[in-house]
Amino acid sequence: MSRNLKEFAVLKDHLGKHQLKLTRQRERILALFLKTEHVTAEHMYRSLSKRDPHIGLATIYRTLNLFCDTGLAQARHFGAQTQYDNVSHKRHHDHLICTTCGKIVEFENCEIERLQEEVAAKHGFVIQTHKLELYGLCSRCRR
Amino acid sequence: MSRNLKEFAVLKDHLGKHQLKLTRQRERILALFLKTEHVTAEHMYRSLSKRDPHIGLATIYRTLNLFCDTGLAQARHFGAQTQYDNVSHKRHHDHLICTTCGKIVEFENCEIERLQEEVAAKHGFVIQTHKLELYGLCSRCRR
DNA sequence: TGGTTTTTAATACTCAATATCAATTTCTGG
DNA sequence: CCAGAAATTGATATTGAGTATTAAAAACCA
Repeated sequence: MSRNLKEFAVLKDHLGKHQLKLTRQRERILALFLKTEHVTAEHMYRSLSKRDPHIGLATIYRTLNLFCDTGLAQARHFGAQTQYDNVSHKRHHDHLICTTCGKIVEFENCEIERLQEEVAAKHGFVIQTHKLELYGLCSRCRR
Repeated sequence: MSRNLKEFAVLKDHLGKHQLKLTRQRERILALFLKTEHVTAEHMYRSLSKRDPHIGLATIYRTLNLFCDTGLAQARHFGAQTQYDNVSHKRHHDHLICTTCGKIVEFENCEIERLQEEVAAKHGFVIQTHKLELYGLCSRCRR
């Protein structure tokens, strides 16, 4: 808890600037959110319900969306569900995926990320996140 | 229509190999699909309904998913909706996607593709295809 | 052409996410 | 510190994208 002073400050700052109030629920949801890398609202609801049986699912959704506004969270849509990523935990990695055996290799490449920023800037965009997946054959499956 | 013989052949080939049938609906949906770069099922439903008032929305969904199986289409989840991309139209096109308004800008960057090959080679992979999506705010939504 | 199999269209249904709203909590300024 | 205005919550209804169901229609094949 004491380690996340920065994130709480970010939240309070945002609340102050938008005539929003600091509530017990918002504090608890943030505390739990900061312990994870990515969650769904449902998953969070199940966790919080154990300690706080009267917490409302709508509150979770509202609050996670609030975190997105503050920049603490980032929403990603996977199939039917929405994942909320903890931005402070984030160390983005991309994926190499073998189309035959399904093997997945994670990688990072600063040069590619720099070029992405360049492309985005050229079109007037500011990047929040990205997804890069390379599909192909791994050395074993190529034989 | 006559220009898309190749795509119709791909569909027929797939149907033949999977004991599926060539129907008027599948032909019409493919014909319209090939004219677009990306489309949602709802959008397609509205277009097709004008000429064919009895077309079913479920048929659109089923058929677009069928196109994904054949490789003619590629599904992409954005917000609550699913976008179906016309693979034949996008020759190695990547996407910039505005997370607020949904605007999509296509781009190509040879330098990024070259680096992708480099990364793949380093891990013993040979790339067949890739998916690169940059999510962020377009100039209008940033204000 | 007839008979078998697949597909369609209409609609019911699922499920994630949002809207509604009375009751409750937070905060402000006196 | 307290009263009242404003925001928030929780419970639930609602929305909306996408899927399942099924009787009727269309496609295919011998």
